Amino acid sequence: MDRATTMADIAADVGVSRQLVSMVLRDLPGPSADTHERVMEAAKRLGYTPHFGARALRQSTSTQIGVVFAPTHETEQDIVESIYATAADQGYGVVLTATTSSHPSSIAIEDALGYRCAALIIIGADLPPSQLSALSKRTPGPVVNVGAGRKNRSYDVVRSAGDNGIALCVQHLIDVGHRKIVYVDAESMPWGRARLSGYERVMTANRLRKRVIRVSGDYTEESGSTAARELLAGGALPTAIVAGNDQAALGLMLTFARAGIRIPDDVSVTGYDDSRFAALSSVDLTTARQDPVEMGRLAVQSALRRVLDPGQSPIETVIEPTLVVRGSTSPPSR
Amino acid sequence: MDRATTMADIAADVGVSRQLVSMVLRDLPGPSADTHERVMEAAKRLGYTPHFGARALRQSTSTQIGVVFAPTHETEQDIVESIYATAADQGYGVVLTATTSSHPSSIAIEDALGYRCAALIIIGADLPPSQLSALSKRTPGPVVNVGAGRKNRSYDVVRSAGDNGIALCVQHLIDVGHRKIVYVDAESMPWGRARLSGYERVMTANRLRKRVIRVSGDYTEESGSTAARELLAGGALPTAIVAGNDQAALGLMLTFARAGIRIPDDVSVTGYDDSRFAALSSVDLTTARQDPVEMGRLAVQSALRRVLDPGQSPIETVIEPTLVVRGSTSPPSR
DNA sequence: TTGTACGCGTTATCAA
DNA sequence: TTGATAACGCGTACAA
Repeated sequence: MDRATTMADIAADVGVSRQLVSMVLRDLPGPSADTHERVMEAAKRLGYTPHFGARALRQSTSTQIGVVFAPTHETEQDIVESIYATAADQGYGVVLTATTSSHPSSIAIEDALGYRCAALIIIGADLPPSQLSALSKRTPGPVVNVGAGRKNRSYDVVRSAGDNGIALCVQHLIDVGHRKIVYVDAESMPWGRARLSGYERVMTANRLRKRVIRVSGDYTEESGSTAARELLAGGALPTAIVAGNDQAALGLMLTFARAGIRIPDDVSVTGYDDSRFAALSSVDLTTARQDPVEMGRLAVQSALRRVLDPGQSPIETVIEPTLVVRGSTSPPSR
Repeated sequence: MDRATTMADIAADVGVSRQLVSMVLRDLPGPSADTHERVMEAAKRLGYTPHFGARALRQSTSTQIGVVFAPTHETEQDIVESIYATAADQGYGVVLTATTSSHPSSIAIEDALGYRCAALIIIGADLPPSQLSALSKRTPGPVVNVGAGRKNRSYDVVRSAGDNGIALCVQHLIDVGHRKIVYVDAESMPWGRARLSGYERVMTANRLRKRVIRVSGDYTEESGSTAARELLAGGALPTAIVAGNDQAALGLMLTFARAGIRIPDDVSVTGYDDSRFAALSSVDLTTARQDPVEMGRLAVQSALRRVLDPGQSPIETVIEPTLVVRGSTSPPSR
């Protein structure tokens, strides 16, 4: 609650110069072993914490990676977790800024910029490409867009092939015998169009009738529940439902369960993400696996590639999702 | 991707001095209306973002509030959301640091300290009081512990009365006729003991036999599933189960559903938190409501109280949870 | 092996 | 109403 300890405090305590303390703390060659030890001891005893701001100011670049994410999206939590681990491996820290209902991504990004991070990773950005491009001109380091977007000259993109992932789900349902397959579309999500197109592609190729339920909002559990209620009110149910992500699929499943509709006996359901609870023995959701650990790792890797060599052009990294078949899908009973 | 815009850039563009630009941007009296407008226009055009680090350096205090939280805990997301809203109202920003499996809270806190925030809010801190006290001496501003802890001289505490919340759930179950009530204890959570004591208190007062299932780990859905499996393997089921939070309750419910056990017909279940999905029509969980919006608001309020008047002593704010009866509880059928 | 001097972007205190 | 100057904590030349 008083003033934080500075290097000068340590120097005064030990009886050496301030910059010598700096060298010791950064483990540079020079200081004697004895000095080293005394400085480290004093730093610990006095509770020294480096001042990120001062460091960034002096170096005109920090060893922090800024991350903008939406905590309510399950998958983004997992990606963030992986970003932490990967960044730490490379000697980088992470500073988080959240997108919430009262704090839109445009402001969250503005906040992140204030820390002058070495790089900026934006997960699930709902900004148009033009704004992201503009952004990448204002930040001192590279910008990485995780989740959606396409190859471009301003920022890196790391995403899974959403169309292929949904296509895997739809094809799996067709393979086990389904014909009436509904897609629950997340129109406001940046990855929405790609995933929808995967559904359309496979349905068209199989000459099946498409039926899409559009849900607005942030596409978490409640969106799935909304879609389920719409289906329940709409007469005959399809035999299978493809959701755009696991959270919506969970909302669907729970609402159906409540209405006495059994899964997969009465209707099969698939998701996208393979999030933590999809694997829970009790949810057991068939889904397209989009490895969040890998996405986090690739995001950091893309960022640091351009931090270390600013001349490099931005790249697009697409990971292919894989189908994870679990108990929420089975051949149709009707 | 080049250098970020500074006040000096704006000053050069407009043709005035840096410090005048500073005054305009902070809306201080002095600059003429004409200057004001030209500076603001240039700032916008050049994409100026204030450098938090430089600001904190100069002022020895920032207008940011540091928040340490665990993204995997549903409730903490909601508290963070409320912190954002409340902080913004008071003119403060938020900088987030996450606790993850690879990034323990001790390091997360260390990270947060590096930003020299005006205050530090720690949600669900798993640190002993002694360490939190030590921490509050190292940070320039107040420390607020949200979720657990007791009144002390070093840091503020904001929590709900966990014992009373669980007591409400247990009493409700007894009121509708249950006698065999099991508690699923989160022994490693900081709020664990308080909630457990609420169960013990009411069971003892009603001369009922206590049965506690202990679950370690971070007490999310999988903990509930684990407890459910233990119960299923252990012979006769109780007629009601009280979980320490909603996520564990959900895990329980899902695993039971999978095993063909109906809720509430075969067994009643209660949670704690009233998190987003508890209210989902399909989950419909009876739970103790711990208003996360209120907790976030109180956390920011406690913090700013001492930021604005450092002489104030830390306080403890306890909010009483309320019982929310939904469809997961009913009189026992056995 | 250690100390001196400067600058990063910003705010604050003066004087003009 | 505006402009010069110092200082915040730190890193990095360079000199001793």
